[in-house]
Amino acid sequence: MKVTIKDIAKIAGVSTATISKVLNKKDKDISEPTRQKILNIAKEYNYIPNTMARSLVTQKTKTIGLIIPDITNPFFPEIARGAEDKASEVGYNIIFCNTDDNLEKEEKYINMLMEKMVDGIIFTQSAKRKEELKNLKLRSLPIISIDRDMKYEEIKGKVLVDNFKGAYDGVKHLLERGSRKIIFITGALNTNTSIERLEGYKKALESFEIPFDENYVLEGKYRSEWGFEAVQMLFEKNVEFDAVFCGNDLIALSVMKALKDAGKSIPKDVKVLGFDDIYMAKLAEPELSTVRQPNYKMGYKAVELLIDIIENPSKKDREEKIILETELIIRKST
Amino acid sequence: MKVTIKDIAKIAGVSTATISKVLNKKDKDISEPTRQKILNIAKEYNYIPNTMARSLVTQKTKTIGLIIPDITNPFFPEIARGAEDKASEVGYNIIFCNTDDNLEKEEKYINMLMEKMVDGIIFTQSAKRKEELKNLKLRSLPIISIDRDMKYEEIKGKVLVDNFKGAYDGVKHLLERGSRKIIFITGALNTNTSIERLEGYKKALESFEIPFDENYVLEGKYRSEWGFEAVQMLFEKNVEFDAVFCGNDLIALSVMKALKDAGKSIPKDVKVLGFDDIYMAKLAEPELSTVRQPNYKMGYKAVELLIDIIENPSKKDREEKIILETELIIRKST
DNA sequence: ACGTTTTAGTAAAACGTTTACTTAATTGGC
DNA sequence: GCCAATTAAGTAAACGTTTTACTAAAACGT
Repeated sequence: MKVTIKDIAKIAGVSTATISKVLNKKDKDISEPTRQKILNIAKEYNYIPNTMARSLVTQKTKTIGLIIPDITNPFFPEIARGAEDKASEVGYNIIFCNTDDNLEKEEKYINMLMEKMVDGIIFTQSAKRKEELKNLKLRSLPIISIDRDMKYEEIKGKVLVDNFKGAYDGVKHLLERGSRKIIFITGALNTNTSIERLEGYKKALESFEIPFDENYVLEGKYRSEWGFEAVQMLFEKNVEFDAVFCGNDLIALSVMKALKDAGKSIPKDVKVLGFDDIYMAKLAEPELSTVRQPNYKMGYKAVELLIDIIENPSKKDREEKIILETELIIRKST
Repeated sequence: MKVTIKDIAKIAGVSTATISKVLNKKDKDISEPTRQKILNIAKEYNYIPNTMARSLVTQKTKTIGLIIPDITNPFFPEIARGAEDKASEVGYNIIFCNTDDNLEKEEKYINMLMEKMVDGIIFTQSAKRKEELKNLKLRSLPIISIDRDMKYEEIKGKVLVDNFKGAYDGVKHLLERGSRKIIFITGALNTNTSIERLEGYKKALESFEIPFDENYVLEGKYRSEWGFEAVQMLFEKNVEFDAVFCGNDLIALSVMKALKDAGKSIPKDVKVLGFDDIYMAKLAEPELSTVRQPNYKMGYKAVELLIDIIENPSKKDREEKIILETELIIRKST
């Protein structure tokens, strides 16, 4: 038995316009008695506004889309949580979508979200995408890119992490602890993110006047299997090394396991440094030192920026590119 | 430049009704030429239907709410992913909400979701809730409870895990490997979930004619700190034991760490068995044996059931309580 | 008492669809 | 040729709000 604004109007003996004004606090020209009466009736009859109807006229849904590759990847839950927290703080909801880095799914979801008339989208785009998104000009929707840099014109804002500095700080820390032969086991070098980390690694070596050796860089995938394989390769090729800087914690965790299986002591024989600071990092044995990415904050800030754009579209002096700092977390593995 | 059904109608020289019929494939009484014409125009002008308008009349949003305590808890991403996969398979979207097991947030979100007119809700309710949800009768919404059992009348379906059998199988496995003094380190015993696991533990002992000793059951929280503390307590009290069955993997991981720190060899001196099979389990040292919960499947099945209820509300012979089996994963810690 | 402001509210259009009901045109049977 | 049946499409109400332009009544100043 749903009760509408019309029912309330009939009961209160006023027009629907009056109800609407009171309920939306646009009550400058409503007398206090009627205001109270309406409020009471609304409460008594458990009135729940119908957002569909409202959105149809206001053209705002107070809903935003969150498109990520995979919530199951431990990198993303914190982002999602930060995003949801900020959204619900200001009365927005989040529709979440997993693309598996698949371009077709990305476009399918963007279309779905457009049909649902979301007010904006937070988007971690696949590294595979080489061209602009199609269909995006149809309804102009603010899109914030997160984590991965994108250069397309549809993007209204970006929230990124200073990967260069993060990697630089991390590798510098290894150097300061005495390591000199530092392997870099990275995921695919097809994103700005990864490339910046590589640059940070190089820069740190440079600052210690250690020549860069490209045999020390192993490129694979951002998955734990790659950590095992990479260590395997190092042993097979008899590469000497005293530290490993990993592209992410998933790799680092399996690298540690592989090293321990091979009888190496961490950090005595080899130091291991990760990137991300996923929750398992502190449960590892030894606890993993890592470069923490401010994921929660990234999600939070992205939604903050997006909603600012949605609600103040004409504002001019906005920071459209937010770069967050990483934090070096020193535990027991370095 | 958004184009509506009216625009298409004008261009095609037919009524909006015709457009609607064609676009929704209710085209039994539409001639093939007009059908084609409309389809072409719609494509050419990049027509995107407005779901708000549609939902307003159909009273369906093709959106469902997912209410969980915290996506950051490693237990939930798989559920969320399973839910989202099934939903998008059949053209639904998911709005996700984190309650932190907070009763007020739960009700706030339920109201939000009602305003958004979601078609149904998947809900992992706080263990703290002792009374029915308020406000729920206003709009009658199908709700599926997941993971935790609930007995309230609003609940239209349940997807649960057979915790009793899971625990029973796990403990039986420990017994078969020769353990006789098996500690049970559990989280709070305030949910059916936990209680059933305790029952499974007891039953397994019974089947081996081992008397139940309540000093062997340590109740705390489902967090890793509790694992350390519990092991600490065991040592302080000089309790003899040869195996530990843990309420979840988070506890198991820290238990292993504490035992190793104390010089115990796993599984030789003490066997350790977890529950859940989180990602980290197979990266632990030694790899953790555990009772896997089918989380992805749980999310998937819950949405499947919910959508069935939404789309066939009068169907009678429906399985309203789905109980999924756990799977014993034997690795190196037992 | 009269015109002017202010106050408190209303009427109705608009948002973009879907759908039950009609209607007009065509076909076919005899 | 006429009526019934079929085919193809149109009409208009409905969904539940918000919002703009408008008005009636009250208050005010002189």
